[in-house]
Amino acid sequence: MDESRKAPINIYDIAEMAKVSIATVSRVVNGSDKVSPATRKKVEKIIEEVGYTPNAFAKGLGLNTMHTVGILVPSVADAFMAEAVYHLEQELGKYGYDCLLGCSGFTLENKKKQVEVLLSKHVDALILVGSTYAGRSDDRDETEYIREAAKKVPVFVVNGNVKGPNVYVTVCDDSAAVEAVTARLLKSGRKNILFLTDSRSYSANKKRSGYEAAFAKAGLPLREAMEIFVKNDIREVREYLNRTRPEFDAAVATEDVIAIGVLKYAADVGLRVPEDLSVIGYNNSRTALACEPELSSIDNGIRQMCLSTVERLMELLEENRSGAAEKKVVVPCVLVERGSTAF
Amino acid sequence: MDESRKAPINIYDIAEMAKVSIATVSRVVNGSDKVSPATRKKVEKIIEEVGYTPNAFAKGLGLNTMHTVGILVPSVADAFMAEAVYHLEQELGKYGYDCLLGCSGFTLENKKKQVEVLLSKHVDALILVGSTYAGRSDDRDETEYIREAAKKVPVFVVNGNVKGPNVYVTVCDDSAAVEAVTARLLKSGRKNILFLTDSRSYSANKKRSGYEAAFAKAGLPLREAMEIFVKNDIREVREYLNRTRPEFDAAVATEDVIAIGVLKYAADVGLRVPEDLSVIGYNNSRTALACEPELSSIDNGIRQMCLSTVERLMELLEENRSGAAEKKVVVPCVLVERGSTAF
DNA sequence: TTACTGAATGTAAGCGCTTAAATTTGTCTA
DNA sequence: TAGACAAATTTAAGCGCTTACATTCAGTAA
Repeated sequence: MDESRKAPINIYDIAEMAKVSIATVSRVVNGSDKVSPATRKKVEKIIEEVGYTPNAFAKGLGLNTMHTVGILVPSVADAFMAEAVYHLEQELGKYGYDCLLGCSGFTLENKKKQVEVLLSKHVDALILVGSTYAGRSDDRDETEYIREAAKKVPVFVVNGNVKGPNVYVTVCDDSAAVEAVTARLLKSGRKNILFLTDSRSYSANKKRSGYEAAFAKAGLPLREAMEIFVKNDIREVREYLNRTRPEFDAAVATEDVIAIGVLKYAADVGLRVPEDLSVIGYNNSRTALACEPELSSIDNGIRQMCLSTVERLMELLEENRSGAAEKKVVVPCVLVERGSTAF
Repeated sequence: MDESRKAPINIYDIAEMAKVSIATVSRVVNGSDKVSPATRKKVEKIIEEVGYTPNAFAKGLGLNTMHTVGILVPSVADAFMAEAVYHLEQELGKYGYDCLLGCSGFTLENKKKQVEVLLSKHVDALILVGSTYAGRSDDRDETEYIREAAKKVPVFVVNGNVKGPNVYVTVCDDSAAVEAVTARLLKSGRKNILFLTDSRSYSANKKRSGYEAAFAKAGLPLREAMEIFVKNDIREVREYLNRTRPEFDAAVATEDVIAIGVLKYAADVGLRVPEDLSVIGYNNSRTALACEPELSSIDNGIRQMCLSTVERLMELLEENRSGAAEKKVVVPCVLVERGSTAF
């Protein structure tokens, strides 16, 4: 029993021990109904005894699927993406699918490479998380490789924007959420609303467009230098603000961490939150509860995005009728109000 | 070109187009040196043109490896584990290995099941993250299934404690770190040091033993009710303390989030941090920078643990000499001092 | 009894790749 | 120019499984 490591038991071994054919063993393993109860029991007993596990490669070769989907994220160290991976894994597991995880980093080259890697493992589908997988407004189109991958397997993009055959997207209504929030701030008398962001990704652009729309609809002009680019880092934001000292009475950030940087700055210069300054973050991450005061944050519905993604993926894979799943689903974002805002 | 989805090109197709045998194609694909440059170029050109990707199943069947290692964590939604997964993925990628991710949840049953799943995919090795994969002191032995898995592939445990053939562990020196920190607190005059934890895991036990050792070595008695069990949740900790109002002038927590709960409580009751109260967290997560004041936290060297794990794993897999890798590696933990402590 | 069913089981042909062994080709020497 | 040797290439035997098709064998109806 100690040598079992060097004894790869296969279907022939089981067949021999049970004195049946490999076909019968295969049927037992796969739960076919064309096996008599007696035979089934006999075979199952032996499988149990010797601890036989079918070889996944051979199985995959025959069926050309391993019930595995590839998940690609820029980085699981990011809270938002970690949560996405978590939900995706949970959901896929319910359907008996496993996930091959790839962290691509943020460069196009690496993303392409990782897609190749996952495809070469014959995943049944690909899920790309994060808008960095989509095009950026200020760049050339960087989504071609995604369409290329979609020629081989269905590709699902979570919170990103890609169009093409066999490409399915799930996004949240960032724009509407930011617009609503900004409108509320304006209505409550805040006029100098800072918009802080760390990227020009698809998602960030949606957020900004919501921000601008609110001003437009209120008939107010956008103050210059209202949009500030910062790194997604509490300390950097804090330093930046301490250095530049912009005048503002509200801030909408595209990441919780950025918003917390604002909170830190407020403490530095004696601005009271929320009396003098309303601050709103994004993603409703756990960190939003750690700061003082607790951060109001827009929940982008990542869970719901993931659920929808997997659900549609299964429509495709299981029912095997491509075109069955909705190409694009939009889930709503909602503001979770906490201590950092007063409208 | 649009129909390529339904045209699985295989090695025979390439061989035919290039007018060579499949063996030659195989050699080209795998970079064997036994191919003339001319032939290689010719074959590569065709592969490039038609976009051929070898079938991973077939390859796996032949080689019985897919250069994939299974990573099991209770939950990637947890910051600590997400970071572990991140580092593991990065490192494994450098060696050309990919990871199959499984989130097992926290029940023994699920963990067993997930191990089965990963094994059935014929991963080359298994990495279990988190001490919940190890035994608990107050429970029956829950590690048998790990040894069982180790009969099939090498198992690496990160931050957990399992003994057995073919099982390799990487831990951090929690005990020493907590002891050092507690000793410093005692030396600086703090006498009522609370120890807050959310579990009795292997790791939590190590931390507590360090805490107790510091008292012992200082010749001080452990106050009763000094060890408090709470949930790993800011609000719960805060509520708990507000309800019970223990008297203390320092707190050592086994998770940053717990420590932040203490910080919140301190603000509630007007305790000044760090003047009246020193607070120390664990894991040095990003959230430690979000709270006010910033949280001093013990960095458990997760990155280093992951690096060591992968390095040893590769010694085993690549050089194919089992027994070559160190069975147990201990990496040091260091306190990262921030605003929540004054010694 | 015979022919006919249908359920249970077995047979054997792949699936696409790797690789040891066999064969062909090419080069060089005597 | 044959012979010897090395390099390049092909042949063919698996790897472990699925599954269409073939076979066996009760039980049933005529």
